[in-house]
Amino acid sequence: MNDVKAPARKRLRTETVSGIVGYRLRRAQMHVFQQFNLHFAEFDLRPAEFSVLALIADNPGSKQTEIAHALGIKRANFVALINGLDARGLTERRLLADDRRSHALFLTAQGERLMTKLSKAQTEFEASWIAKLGGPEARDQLLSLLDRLVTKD
Amino acid sequence: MNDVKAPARKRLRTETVSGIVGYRLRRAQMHVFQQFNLHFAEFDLRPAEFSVLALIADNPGSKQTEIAHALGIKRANFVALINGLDARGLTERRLLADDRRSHALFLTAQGERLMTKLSKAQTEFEASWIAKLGGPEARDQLLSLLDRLVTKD
DNA sequence: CTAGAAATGTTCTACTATATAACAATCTGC
DNA sequence: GCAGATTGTTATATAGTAGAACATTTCTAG
Repeated sequence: MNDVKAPARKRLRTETVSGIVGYRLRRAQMHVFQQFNLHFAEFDLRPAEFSVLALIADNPGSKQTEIAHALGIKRANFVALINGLDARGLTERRLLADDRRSHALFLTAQGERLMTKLSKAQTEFEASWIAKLGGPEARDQLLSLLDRLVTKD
Repeated sequence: MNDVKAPARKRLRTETVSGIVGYRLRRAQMHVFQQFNLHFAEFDLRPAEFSVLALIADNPGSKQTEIAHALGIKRANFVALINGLDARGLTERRLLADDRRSHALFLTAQGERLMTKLSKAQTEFEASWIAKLGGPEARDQLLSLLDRLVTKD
């Protein structure tokens, strides 16, 4: 009756990899991103695109290099990303008078409207993880531990 | 005297992305993997390759599909991975008498020797993260929280 | 026992993400 | 004014992931 689809595989010993912080981080991150893509399917938006929109919303007028740097993205790779958002009418580049090299980034009116919906969806999405973790304190605890991994020395 | 190399960028507001579990996981995982590549540079080994060797060491004779599945890798993508390890003389595929479709995976003698060194390096590497996290309890706490993210309901 | 279904390893293809190098235009400091 | 740095950009290379399809082999239901 059961195992109609499951290949009924042998259970492997995973004690070595399971004890590795990097491995566990990787698996968790992959899973959360997959769920993100499911949850945000209607918006056709990748995690990186969401983060760009959120960062521009919080910092209108920032330069491409600034946004890319804050997200840990090489500015060369950021170009295609912002081009895509521009082409969808969500963001726009304005030329600065005082520095004609750089582009100031802004959300368009459409981008602002989308961001409103995205924030709502994101709050729901985040709530599902908080529930899984066991409450807001557990979430804060996780973020705090993750922060220690990234902070230098 | 300072800021000889740093571009002295404006500090951006990151409150939105910073509150997102997936974003923080991603950043932490990227950082840990980068450090892994530095720490294991002498072995010319990527994280995925390490995990394959470790899983074969813990489960000699497993089939490709089993290892791939345990690691969350599609079996199609596992082929190039195991080919590389085979070509380096670290692993070998043996044909099974009772199922001529599947290949049983083993470490070679050379693979075993390398694994001994890798285990040592991994223990050091892991110790550095435990130190950053604030001790073994903090590490266990992190792994436990990560586990809750991945476990279904 | 045999025909259809499933599993296994494999190849191919496509897409995303990342990294580095190079370049033109522009700005800054001396 | 000039050397050097910054900005955005293009091009290129490399991983990692995903899906479809295929031949071979095994399993299973009737």
